[in-house]
Amino acid sequence: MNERSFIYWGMQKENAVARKLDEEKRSRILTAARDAFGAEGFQKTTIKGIARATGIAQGTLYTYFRNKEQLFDEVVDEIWQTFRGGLEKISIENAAIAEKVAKFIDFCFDLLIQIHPLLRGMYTEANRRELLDDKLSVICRHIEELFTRPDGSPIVYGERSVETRKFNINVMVYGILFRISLTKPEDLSTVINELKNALMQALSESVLPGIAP
Amino acid sequence: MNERSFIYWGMQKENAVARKLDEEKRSRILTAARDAFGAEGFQKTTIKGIARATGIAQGTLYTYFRNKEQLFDEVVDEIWQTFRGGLEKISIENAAIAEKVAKFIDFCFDLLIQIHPLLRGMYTEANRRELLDDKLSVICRHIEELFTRPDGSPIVYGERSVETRKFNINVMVYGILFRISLTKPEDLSTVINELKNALMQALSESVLPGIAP
Amino acid sequence: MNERSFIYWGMQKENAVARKLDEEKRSRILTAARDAFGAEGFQKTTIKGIARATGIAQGTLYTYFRNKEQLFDEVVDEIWQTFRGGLEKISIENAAIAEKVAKFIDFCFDLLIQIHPLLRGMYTEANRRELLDDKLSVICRHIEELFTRPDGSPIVYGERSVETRKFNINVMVYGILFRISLTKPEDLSTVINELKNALMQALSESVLPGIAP
Amino acid sequence: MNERSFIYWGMQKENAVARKLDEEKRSRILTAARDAFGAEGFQKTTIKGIARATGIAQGTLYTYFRNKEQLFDEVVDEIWQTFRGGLEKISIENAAIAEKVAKFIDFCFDLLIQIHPLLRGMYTEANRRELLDDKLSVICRHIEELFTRPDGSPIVYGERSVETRKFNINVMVYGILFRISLTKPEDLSTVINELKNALMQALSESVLPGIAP
DNA sequence: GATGAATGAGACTTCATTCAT
DNA sequence: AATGAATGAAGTCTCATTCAT
Repeated sequence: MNERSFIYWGMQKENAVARKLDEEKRSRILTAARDAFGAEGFQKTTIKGIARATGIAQGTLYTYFRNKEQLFDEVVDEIWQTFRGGLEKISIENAAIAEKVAKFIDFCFDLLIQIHPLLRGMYTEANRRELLDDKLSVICRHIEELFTRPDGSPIVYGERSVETRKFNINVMVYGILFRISLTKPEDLSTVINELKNALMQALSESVLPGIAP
Repeated sequence: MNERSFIYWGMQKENAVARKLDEEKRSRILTAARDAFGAEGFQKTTIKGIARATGIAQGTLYTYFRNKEQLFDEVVDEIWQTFRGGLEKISIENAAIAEKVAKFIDFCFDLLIQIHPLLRGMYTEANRRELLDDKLSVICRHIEELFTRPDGSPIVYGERSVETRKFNINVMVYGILFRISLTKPEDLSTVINELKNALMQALSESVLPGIAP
Repeated sequence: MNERSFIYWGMQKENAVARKLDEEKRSRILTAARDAFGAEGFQKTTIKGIARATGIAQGTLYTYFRNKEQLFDEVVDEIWQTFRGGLEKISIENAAIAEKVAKFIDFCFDLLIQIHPLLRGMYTEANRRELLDDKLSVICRHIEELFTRPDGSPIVYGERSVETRKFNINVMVYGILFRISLTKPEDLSTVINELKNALMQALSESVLPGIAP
Repeated sequence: MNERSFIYWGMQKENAVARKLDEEKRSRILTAARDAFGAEGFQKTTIKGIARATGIAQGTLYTYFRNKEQLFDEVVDEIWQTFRGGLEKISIENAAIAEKVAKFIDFCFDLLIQIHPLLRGMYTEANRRELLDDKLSVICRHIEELFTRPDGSPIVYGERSVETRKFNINVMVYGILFRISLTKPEDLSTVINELKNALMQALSESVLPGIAP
């Protein structure tokens, strides 16, 4: 008795025999959607195109997602969950600030490679733009926390004002993302590496001397 | 005399100013297009909408622009010319670096208020994205020049490496633009002011002490 | 023993009552279909909706009915059989004309409450419209018979011509049905009562003085 | 100078030169729509079908009508206006009741020949059903007025109660319409004639002896 | 040159029916 | 026999572009 038959057996109580909603298919749709939305934006992306890329019928898409909008939102949400999860894990670690920041940067840039096309997709529609802005604010706040002691004092030395510190973080996050989202696919890994190195270097030259490798 | 000839005759009276009328109409279209593309992005903007906003017939639009894409490109180009013009003027001025930077920032933020919606429009389409990236690179290079002496040495003190300096400028430009392009119209002037102040403060706290008012 | 054989084995226990279960399921589908077709008409009614209302899977529906059209026809037929049965019973009763007519009216209006929504469903489709017309003709003929002696002479006094009598019955039947089929669900019982009372009164004022309560 | 050129000339003030919305085309669409809605009901009727029947492109239909619903409503409205107009004219005539009723009947049956298919169309959708019911109520009230003196007393003798009189009119109107709406096109003129004669006869046998020819 | 009605391709979505399980 | 996911044809509507006037 293999795993599949076990699944069917486990379901028999409620559902005698039938084909089940295929989690793998759902996932395939999400991936295709992520690519498509990223490549063309929300408007230009067609359901037909996603369906073709996934290898399923157009109609089937609507078994898994209510409509194009929901599909988009799910794509965004999936990524966001991933991000939040990783962030959480790093945050609660008990390590030196330099190490945590380094890990955080690693994690973010790795994720960026996966999601980068979607940034564009989120950008296209007014209502989704707000969504994106919200998420980015959350990220910025997380980073601020990373650099702040429980008592509110900044962890890293540096005589800059709170406003300037916030501004720097903000501009950094938005700037890197924008830069990446504008990058052509073929240049992506180069640009991401350059940015990452430059960021590390910049940090080590100013607030976090210990971070450079 | 049939009705056609009557019409033609009626136009001959205005022939003298025809060229001028045309330019004015072209300009009106460009303005309406800039607003529309900015407000809704390239896809969602309709030719019909632009025509209505301009008070010109749909068909007439095609007398002045080959198609929707070209109209968009012209809109971008017009803004770019304005920007380049202003930049040039500031560059060749013979003034202290702090003053020039302050002027430059003023000029840019003023322009941003006008063009900000268009950033989104440029972002939407893959081919226009590259356009945007190109322009932004040019801007960054200009700023770098602003901070560099003819002999290549940096004007402002600061022990940071060249790479870090470039990176900082890059991130600053992209970050501010992205931040603004994500801002809702009703928050725009507030956000722009905040960003501008924060930028001045940050500069005065690091490389350009004299810039703060 | 694979999963299929398990299932088959599981069903053998119920084999004895299988036929009965089937009939009951069929009947449940018919009821749900009657409601649905009535509420929304043939086109707007969906197989999925009927299935959901019945608690039976969509696919199963096709075990009992060839397709949507046949399902509709069966619904109509079921009602028609009920109607014919009741009519028959009243016809062969040996009672005064006034009493029989009163009973007939009671029976019809009671039935109308159940089936009224379906009238619309029958109306929607060209091919079913003829069906409806046929049935209504039959009803009219039955009523004519109710008022006619075996020798062909009219039971109730009244000097009207045969044509006028037929016309009156026709118009009465079609008129009442149309009126009811146009009534909103929430007004239904009120309207049905009003119509019934008015009909009784009208009859008692003209051809059947004895019928009024 | 023919009529067309006059029209163009008359328009020149506002609209230089251009194709105008074609009233004749609009009318053709309405006619095709009336037939289609009547033949198949609202749901089954397709925009594509109407377009094809009219010989124009599908998209053009949307230049003249906002959507399918509005097209339907306009069809109904056009007929209703015709009806109201004719009714009004007969109402204000100063003639004997028998003559007016005869005229009214002539007018209605003539109109029915034109509109009969639409009755079905109105019937299909819940929201349009109410529309239909409303209009029919109005018609009934008009007929009641036709048979009533300004002081409220009934014009025609007949000892029936007010309720019965109202009921009779109601049933008559609804009944005749329903009967006709169920009639196949090929039988239409026969059935309409039969109904008209039967109605005249019935009236002459009861309340309006003078009406029969 | 100007106009805007006409066009038709194509987008999203629904749904009766099929069929693997 | 039962299930419900899968299918794809078809429906409504939008919109960039054309072209008769």
